[in-house]
Amino acid sequence: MADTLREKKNTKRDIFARVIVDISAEAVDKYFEYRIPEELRDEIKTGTRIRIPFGQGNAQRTGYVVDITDSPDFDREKLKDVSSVIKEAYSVEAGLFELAAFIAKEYGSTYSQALKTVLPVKRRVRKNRRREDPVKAIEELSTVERRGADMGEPDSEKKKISLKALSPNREQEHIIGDLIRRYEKVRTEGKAISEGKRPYIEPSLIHGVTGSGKTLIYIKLIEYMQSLGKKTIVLIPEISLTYQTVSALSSYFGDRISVLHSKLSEGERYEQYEKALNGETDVMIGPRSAIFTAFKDLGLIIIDEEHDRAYHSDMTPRYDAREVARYRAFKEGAMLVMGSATPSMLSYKRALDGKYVLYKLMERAVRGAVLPNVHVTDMRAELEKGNRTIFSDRLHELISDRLKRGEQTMLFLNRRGYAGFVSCRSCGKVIKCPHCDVSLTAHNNWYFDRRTGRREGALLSCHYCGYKTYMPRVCPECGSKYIAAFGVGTQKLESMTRESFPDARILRMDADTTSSKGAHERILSDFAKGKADILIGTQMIVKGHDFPKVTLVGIIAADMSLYASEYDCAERTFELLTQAEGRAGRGDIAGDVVVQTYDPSHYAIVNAVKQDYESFYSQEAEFRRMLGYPPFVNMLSISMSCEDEGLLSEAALGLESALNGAVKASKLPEDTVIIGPVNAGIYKVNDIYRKILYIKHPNHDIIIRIRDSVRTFLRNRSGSDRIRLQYNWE
DNA sequence: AGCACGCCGACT
DNA sequence: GTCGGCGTGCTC
Repeated sequence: MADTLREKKNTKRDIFARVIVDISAEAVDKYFEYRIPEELRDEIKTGTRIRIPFGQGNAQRTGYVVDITDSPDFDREKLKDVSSVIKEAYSVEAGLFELAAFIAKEYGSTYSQALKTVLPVKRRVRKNRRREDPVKAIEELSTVERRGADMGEPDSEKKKISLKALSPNREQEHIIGDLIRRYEKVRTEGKAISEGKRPYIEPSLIHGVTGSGKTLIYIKLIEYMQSLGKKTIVLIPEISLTYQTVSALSSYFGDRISVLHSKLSEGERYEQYEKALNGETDVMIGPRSAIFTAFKDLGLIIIDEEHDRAYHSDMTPRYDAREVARYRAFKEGAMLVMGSATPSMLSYKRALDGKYVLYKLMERAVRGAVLPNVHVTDMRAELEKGNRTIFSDRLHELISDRLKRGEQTMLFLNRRGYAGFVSCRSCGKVIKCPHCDVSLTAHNNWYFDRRTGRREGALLSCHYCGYKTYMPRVCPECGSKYIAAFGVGTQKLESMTRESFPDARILRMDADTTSSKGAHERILSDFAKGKADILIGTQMIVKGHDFPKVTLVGIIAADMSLYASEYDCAERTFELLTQAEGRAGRGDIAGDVVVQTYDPSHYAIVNAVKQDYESFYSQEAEFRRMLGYPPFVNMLSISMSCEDEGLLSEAALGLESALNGAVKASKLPEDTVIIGPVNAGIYKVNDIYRKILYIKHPNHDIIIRIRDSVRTFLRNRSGSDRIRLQYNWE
């Protein structure tokens, strides 16, 4: 009797953990309950990582404790015991679990996948490894710029002092003041309101031209947060490409700032997270994953270069760090400040709709900075007057001028390789990759042909799967020998530039010349040191580097990206051109920019040349509204991929008719629009085919509901398990 | 993701 | 008769 009583008492006092098992399968994407044994009670909290017996064989699995309860939903008798606690892992803030839940729901992943993206990978730093100061590492990364400093830039010590001494101008002062006022207001209101009701401060968007001094605003806001004992997360697109921002902030905040960058090992990365958790730093700066920093008292999130596509994750769950930031700022009552010279269509629309507070920063704050002169050259007209080279007369003339004056030039072309494609003049055949749905690119790599004993010129390569083959001597289709490479890539541009300017020293930077470790930094540093007169490159040269001696930027084919099939290609082109233009004229010498185009009247080009963001926005907005594209509709793409083309096609059509059938039968709202399936822009990559289906609906949550039912529609179809699904908000 | 159960075909 | 194929369903 006494025994039963004690047993009863014990059962009553038992506590239980709700656990997400670390398996990424939908079937187990829910919590499982386990009894927490007496001896583990003190160690297990929400966020603890534990080992649990799972399944028939009681295989030991890792799990995440998402909740602790004394009244389990499941039959108490059937509950197993937690085996052990994973000691090295720290317990995560509950806030991060909320973020994981948000990500799972918003981006259609399993809870376990979302947890994996949110939680830092735990790994001890190897003890014998020399512990590197992260700020120092960044400074090493930025030696490129530092070496550029030989040419008149202040050195780091002077820079520090000059930053300290820097005081905001009127525009900056106004924005800082207004942001702080709004934050204070919300805070005092929040204190007055009863608990549970969270104060809300609208996100802010600073539209500031390049060089208008957004960084100083960031610094002042971070300082303000420090004075309240609150923490800041600064998101930047890609650490190696924005070390201006990083080094400015690191030299200002010293050891109160943590930097996450690509050179850190997982252990070092973890160390930064730990420092944040323990309150040893006030600021965390890093790429999109830095949004998951476990600060306990977050006051501010800054997103620099807000328009940058790197904020979109390319792995499942395909989260958008800006949206995660918005959610986190909302949940934690933090201030969210985004800045860009070319805000994304989405953010600018939200600003115009009053969801974000818009600030404009139009003066150039950097002393001596002069706007570049932008020249547009119509390449059709050049051809008509008999100029068959790749350089317009104006660009040619300006390059010669810079060479004479010993100033530097950057030439930008958005296509690597030697030539765009290889085709037969006789039958028109274009040589394609056997594994991908793209034409092969000619590369001017010399190789020795054993069979003929000759040195040959070109290798053809696929930029998607890496497939390589020799340039055929005759057309594989018709046997004609009139087979040749067409179009211009950076390699060909380089050789053409050498021909036109035989005395110029030329560097080329693209995926081909930067594949080896450190090559990226080496090229930039050589250019900064003045070892070359002309830098030729793809996208990677336009982002964020300041070379004071560059006074000419040539955009060889401005409209190339306009021919892309994505609905947002005009936006991409506008961004790219605006950024490329920003590379000239940041020193005290007035720069020139030459934009070469076949379509000089296209609004993306016209407005990029005028540096007129508003005008571009309104024209692009009109186009998107008319055709029903984001941000004017909610659109989710469902990408389906499979090696078996027939199976994929069948499944895609099946899903489409199931969804449309459901709309007709009123199981889905009648204003749901299903588009497709269409072949993906590149239909086949690495022998895997990809088709896309689009769902449009005015209501975001309805799209999520539809997305969650996709698997139901796809089930009972033989082979449907071989179809990979991926969801993406457009 | 694993693992067991289970219901039809080929074989020592 | 039995071994084994992998479709279906469950795991606290």
